[in-house]
Parts: sequence; structure tokens; C-alpha cells
Amino acid sequence: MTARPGVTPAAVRDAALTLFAERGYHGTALSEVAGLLEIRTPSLYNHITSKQELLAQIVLPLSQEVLDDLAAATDGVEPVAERLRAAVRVYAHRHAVQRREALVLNTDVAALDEPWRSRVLALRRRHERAIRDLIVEGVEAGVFAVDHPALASFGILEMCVAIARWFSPDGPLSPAETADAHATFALRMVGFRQS
Amino acid sequence: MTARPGVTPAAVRDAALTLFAERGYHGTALSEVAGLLEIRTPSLYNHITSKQELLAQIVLPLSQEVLDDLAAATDGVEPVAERLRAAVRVYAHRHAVQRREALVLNTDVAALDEPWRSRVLALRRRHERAIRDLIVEGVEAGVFAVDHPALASFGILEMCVAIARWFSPDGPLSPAETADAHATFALRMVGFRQS
DNA sequence: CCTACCGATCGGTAGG
DNA sequence: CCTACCGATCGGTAGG
Repeated sequence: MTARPGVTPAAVRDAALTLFAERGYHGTALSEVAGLLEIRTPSLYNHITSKQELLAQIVLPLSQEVLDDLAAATDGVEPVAERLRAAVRVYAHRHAVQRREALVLNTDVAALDEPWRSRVLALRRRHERAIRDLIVEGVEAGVFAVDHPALASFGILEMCVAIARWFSPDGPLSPAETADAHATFALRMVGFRQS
Repeated sequence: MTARPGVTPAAVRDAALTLFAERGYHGTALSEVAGLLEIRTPSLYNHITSKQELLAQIVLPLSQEVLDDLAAATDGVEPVAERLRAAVRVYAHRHAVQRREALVLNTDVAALDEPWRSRVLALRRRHERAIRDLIVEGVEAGVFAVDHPALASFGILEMCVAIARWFSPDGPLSPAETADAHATFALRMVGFRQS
């Protein structure tokens, strides 16, 4: 009893997010999560069912949102170069804005138990595949020139993921400017030439 | 006594490298490292002094080698575009060839105690700075065109780091081909135009 | 190289 | 929300 008003499942996830992003899942003790919320460890279990499910609840919705983002940003956009630009922009932007989430998603998938891990990896593969298909489409249309579309999609996605590692809201660039710069990098990487 | 001939400090580091790369430092128990070598946990201490020092001995030499690689590959190379190409090629190549090492270096720096962590981060910053300086030099020489050299260097380096995550020696591309492809990506990203 | 064992800490439960 | 407590496991030491 005597539940604290500020302590909710969402608040627990937020505290865990901060610590997982800093030290990793295995490097974070639930006692530290509790400490951040100024409660005792067992009280966490009023809001979560296990440490694993806490990680899953952070990482799974996010994986789905990345795919939703992609569809929303690219649906109906033409030509294919603008579709790739939009796809990279929205992905890069998310990594500048949700840095903790992105770090946990990319560092701690390995710590996630089955069947969650397989779900996350499947969603990620679908995203990568969608980007690769855009590149292949551009090559076939004659507007891109890439020897290895898979390498290009890996490279593009990973440089976006990296944004979460170095971006600072106090830095000189806004998330939107950072996203635009990465979209430009992506179009250059795939050899885009105005037709 | 009764030391096993195959079990040496280097063999312990190699076993730890495999497990750290798969599950991370905090996700790996020394009992698992011992298990891989088919010895008991306390026997490890004939070859190591602590788990932390084991991580440090993996990660510190590697950080230094990355800088040595860079110097060896770029010294005296002209013009600046070829110097950047050589720098990216050697960095990418290492991430295809030493995947475990690269994964541990990039995932588990956070798990490294001071003063080692600061040493590793300082070496990494020097490497990034050297790449960035190459980009700036190319821009000033009029052969590159980039709005944000720092973003370009981050993007280039991180897409190389990512190679360690997806490269397979059984895949269609050799380390050298992969390295060449990434060098091409890098030159495209910085807007290289033949003069 | 081993067995035996240490204190500390982990995630989680009981019970209120 | 708490205190009290659980078994398991951690990194590491003693001593041979």
C-alpha cells in the first residue's frame, strides 16, 4: 500500500531506459532502477512482472514503431530517390530524438530472451529489407548506381543508429538538420544522380 | 599444478573474446570462459588477475592497433582522397577480419573500469579526429564537398564498425571487397569529385 | 590444475 | 508501498 503517485509502469520503464542505455541490461541491477525512483526493489514488482519483460516492453513497441514510421513517411512518395530520402530522414530523426531507446534496442537485443528476441530481429530485418528494396528499385530505374545494395543499406542504417551514440540536444545541429544531413549522405552513397 | 598445455593467457583471452562478443562483458560469467577451456573457474586465475583486466587486455591493445593501422596505411599517400580511401579501407578491413574484437571494443567500453575506459575513449577520439581532419583537408583543397565534416566522419566510421555485426566469412564478399566498397561509400559521402 | 569456500549481490517471493 | 528473506550465482581467495 501507500503507492507513490509518480511511480507508474511507464515511470519504471523510463527509469530502466535511462540505466539500460547507460550500462546495458546486464550491467543494470533492478535495485538501481528502484533507487532512481526512490523506492525499494520489491516495490518494482507492483509495476512489472520481471526484468526480462521490462526490457521486452521497451524494445518491442519501438521496433514496431520504426516500421510504422517508415510506412507513414514513404507511402505514395515519388520518385524513388525522394522515398529513400524520406525513409532515411525519419529513421535518423528517431535516433536523434529517442537516443536512449535506440541504444537499448541496438545494444541489448542480445540480452532479450526468446521469443522476444526473434520478434525484434524479424522486425529489424523487414526494415532493412525495405530500405534495400528502395535501393534496388533506384538502381533498376537508373537513378542509383551501387555495386552491393545490401552493403549500402547496412551502411546507411548503421550510420543512423550511430546518431544515438553521439548526438547531443545541446550540440550545434538540430535533430532535423542531422536527419537531413544523413539523408544526403545516403543519396550520395547510392550514387544518386539527378536525371 | 598439472597445467594443461593448451591453456595459456592468450587462450583465455581468446575464449573470453568469443563469449564477450556474443553476450557482452556483463552477460558473460567467468565460469563460462572456464567451461570453454574445459577447466574450473579458479584455474583461470593462473592466467589472469581479474575479469576487468581480462577485458582491458583485449580492448586496449586493439585500440592502439587501430591508430597504428591508420598511420601505416596513410603515411605519404597523396592526394587526400587516396589517403581517405586508404584510411577507410584499413579500418573496414579490420572490422571484417576481427569481428569479435571489434564487437567487444564497441559494445563493452562502457563496462570497462577507469582508467582504462578513458584511455580507450581517448584513442578512439584521436582516430575519429584524424579521419575528420582528412575530410576537412579535402574540403579545403576543393576535392570534397561536405556541410558537416564531423557528421561525415562519424557516419563513415560507424558504418565500418557495423561490418563486425553482419559480415560473414562464408558470405559472397571477401574482407577486401567489403573494405573497398566502404571506401567507395566514404568517398561518395564526402562528395568527392575527380578534379 | 583442483576442491572447498568466501562475502556480496542478483532477481524475485512472502506476507502484510 | 514496505521488511524480511529465498536460492542461485557472481568474482575471487585459500591452500595444496
